[in-house]
Amino acid sequence: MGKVPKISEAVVRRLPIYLRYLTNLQELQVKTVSSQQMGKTMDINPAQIRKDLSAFGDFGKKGIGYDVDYLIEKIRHILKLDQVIHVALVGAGNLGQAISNYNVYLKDNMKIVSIFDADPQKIGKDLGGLVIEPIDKMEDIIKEKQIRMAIITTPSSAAQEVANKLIEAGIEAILNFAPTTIRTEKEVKIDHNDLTSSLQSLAYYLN
Amino acid sequence: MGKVPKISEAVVRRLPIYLRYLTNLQELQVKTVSSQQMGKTMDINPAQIRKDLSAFGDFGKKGIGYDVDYLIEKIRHILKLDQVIHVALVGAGNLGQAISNYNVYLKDNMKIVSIFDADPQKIGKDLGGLVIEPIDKMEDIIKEKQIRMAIITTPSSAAQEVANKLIEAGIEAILNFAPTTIRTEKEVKIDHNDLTSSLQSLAYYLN
DNA sequence: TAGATTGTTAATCGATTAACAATC
DNA sequence: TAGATTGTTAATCGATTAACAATC
Repeated sequence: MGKVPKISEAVVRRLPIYLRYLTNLQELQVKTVSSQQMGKTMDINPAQIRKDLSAFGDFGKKGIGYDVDYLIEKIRHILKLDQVIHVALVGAGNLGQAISNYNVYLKDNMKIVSIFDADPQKIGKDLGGLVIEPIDKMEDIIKEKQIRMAIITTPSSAAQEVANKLIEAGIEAILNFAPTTIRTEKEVKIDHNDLTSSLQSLAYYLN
Repeated sequence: MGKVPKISEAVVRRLPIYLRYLTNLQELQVKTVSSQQMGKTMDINPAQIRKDLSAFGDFGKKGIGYDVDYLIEKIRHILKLDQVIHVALVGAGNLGQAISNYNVYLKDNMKIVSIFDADPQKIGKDLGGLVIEPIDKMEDIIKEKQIRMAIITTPSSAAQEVANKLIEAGIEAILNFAPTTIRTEKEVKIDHNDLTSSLQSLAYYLN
C-alpha cells in the first residue's frame, strides 16, 4: 500500500544500512535480492526487512524478491537523498577536520558546503576546499546557501548555543558530536553521537 | 536489591549520559539530585532513570534523591570504568587521527595505548604520542599490552578482516566506524557508528 | 506446475511510563 | 509531622518475529 504510517526511528536507522548493502550488490551487477539474503549479510531478521520496506510500499515481487535498482531508488527517495542537501559543519577542531574529509563519501547529493568556527585563528583558513567562516556569519550563510542540516563538533560548552543559533537560522536537523545533550522546543531532529559515551557503554560488555 | 537482572542495551546506553551529567553536578559542588531534576536536564523520563538505576541497586534515598558522589561511583563501577581499560585504534586516517586526540577526554581509566595501520608510509610515525604500528604486530601487541577494546577506523574493505584479527587476539569489544557491518560468531560486543548512515537517517526528518 | 518469496496478521517480546505504597 | 522522592508494580506502548495465505 502506498500509505505512509508512522515510521519508528529504528526503521529509519536501518534504511541507510539497506541502502549501503544494495549499492554494494548493484556494483556487483546483482539484479535481484531476497529479504533472506539481505538479512543474512546484514544480520537482520528477514521478516523485519520486509516489514520495514512494506511500510513505504510494495517494492518486492512474490516468489522473486526485490529488484536491486528499483529498491535503491525507492529508499533514496524515502530518505530524501534524491534531492540536494546542503550541510554545515560547526567546529573546525580535530573531529571537524576529519569529518570535512567525508565530503567524498557523502555522494547521494549530501554535501558539506560551509564550515564555521569561533576561533579567530582558524577563520579564513582552508579546510577541505572550504574557507572557515566565523560563527557571526552563520545565520546569513545558512540562509544564503540554503543549508538544511548541521554537524556540531564544537566543545560541549559551546554546543547548546551553537544549536540555538542553527535552529534560529532555520536548520532542520542536527548531528551533535559534542558530549552534551542538546535540547530544543522547536521541531528540529537532533541526533547525539558521542564517542566517549559509546566507549563507556562498550566497557559494560567487557569480560 | 543487589541483584543484577538482564540489562538491556538501551539502559547501558543511558548510563554514560547519567554519568556525564552527574560529573557536571559534582563540579558544581551539588551534593544531591532527584530523578526529576536529572530527567529535566537530560530529557529523559524520571521513572525511567529510577528504573534503570534500581536494576543495579538501591542507590537513592526516599524523600531525598541520589547522592551525587555515591551514584557516580556506582555507575563507574557498573560500566567497569573503575579499572584500567586499554584500547587499540586501528586505522590512522583522518578519523583515526582525530580520535587519537580523544585520549585527553577519556579519563576514567580508558586509554588508547596503541595505533595500527596497514600503510607502510604511516608506520613508525607519531600520532598523539604513540608510534603507528603495522597490522602484523597487532596480535602480539594486544596481548602484551593487555588491550581489551578496539576502535576501527579503517576503510570498509579492511574492516571485517581487521575485526577478525582483533577478535583472534582476544579483543572483547569493538567500536566500528567503517561503513560496513562487521559480523562474528564469537562473544564479542560490536557497536557500529557510521557517520554516513547517521546523516542519511537524519535526512529522513527534513521538511 | 512447483518452488520461492513477498506482504501482512497475529503472537511475542521488550521497553517505557504512570501510579503509588513505603519511607526518609 | 508534612512534603518529597524513591523503588516497584502494573499498564501501556511499541518493536520484533513467526507464520502463512497470496502469488510470482
